[in-house]
Amino acid sequence: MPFPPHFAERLTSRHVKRLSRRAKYILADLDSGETLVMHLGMSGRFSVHAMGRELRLGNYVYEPAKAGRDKHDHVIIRTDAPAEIVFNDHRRFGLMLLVDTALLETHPLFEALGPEPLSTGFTAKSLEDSLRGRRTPVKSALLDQHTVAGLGNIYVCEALFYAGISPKRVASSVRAERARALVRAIRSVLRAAIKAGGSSLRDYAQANGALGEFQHRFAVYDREGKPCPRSNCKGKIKRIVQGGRSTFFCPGCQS
DNA sequence: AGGTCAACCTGAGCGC
DNA sequence: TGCGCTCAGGTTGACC
Repeated sequence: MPFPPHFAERLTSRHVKRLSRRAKYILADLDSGETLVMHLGMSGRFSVHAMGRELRLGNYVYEPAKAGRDKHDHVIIRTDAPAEIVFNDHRRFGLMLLVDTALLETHPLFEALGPEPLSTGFTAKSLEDSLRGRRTPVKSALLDQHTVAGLGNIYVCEALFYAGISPKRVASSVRAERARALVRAIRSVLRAAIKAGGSSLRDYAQANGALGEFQHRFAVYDREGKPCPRSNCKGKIKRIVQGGRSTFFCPGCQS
């Protein structure tokens, strides 16, 4: 991961005015007029460690870091909490950028992003509009951040299952009732996953080290050969590859 | 123009 | 024990 020029200097003594998120990017609005843009990629994680004894912030307790550094600790930010925020990313697909806050909306990473799935801007109509004329499979279209922002491979597979839509279906054929079902399914899968603290497969953990729980509730993801969770369906979960990514679905009840 | 695929990295897990 | 292969929560850019 290449870092911005003079990265440390541009962060030193800066205050974070606001922490937010757009699509899969974490945004720290700094008092310097720049925004620190962060992406975890596949394997990135942030962890917060107390500098002295344990640190309590709200409902969270942060333990001091263990002695020694992991070789994939790429960025260590010392705050006056006092705490260390460590960015660890063994595959180095993650990203950190500093962008002029006034130009953030028009930055190439953000200007063409689709709507936030939990916002009022994401509707059956907007989804139908953005899928119109697209000949790619609906699975690939949903992974495309320009269709809807923030969905990854797990949640696309899960949402298509709950909507009863085959991942192989041509995107443009998702209209009317199917588009409504898909919007509902995307929203409910994301809400459930957030409530469960996310999905911990290999790398993902929350900043205090806690693991997510949603991986125990996957209906189809990573369940190849297992029975379909729908009680009235006798199908078995199948794995196929689309656009180079694994897709899991039930051929019996997704069409 | 739009779709597909390799590339970017490291590590874990598997079969032999 | 070790080698070689496949796979992994993502995104971009080159190529048809």
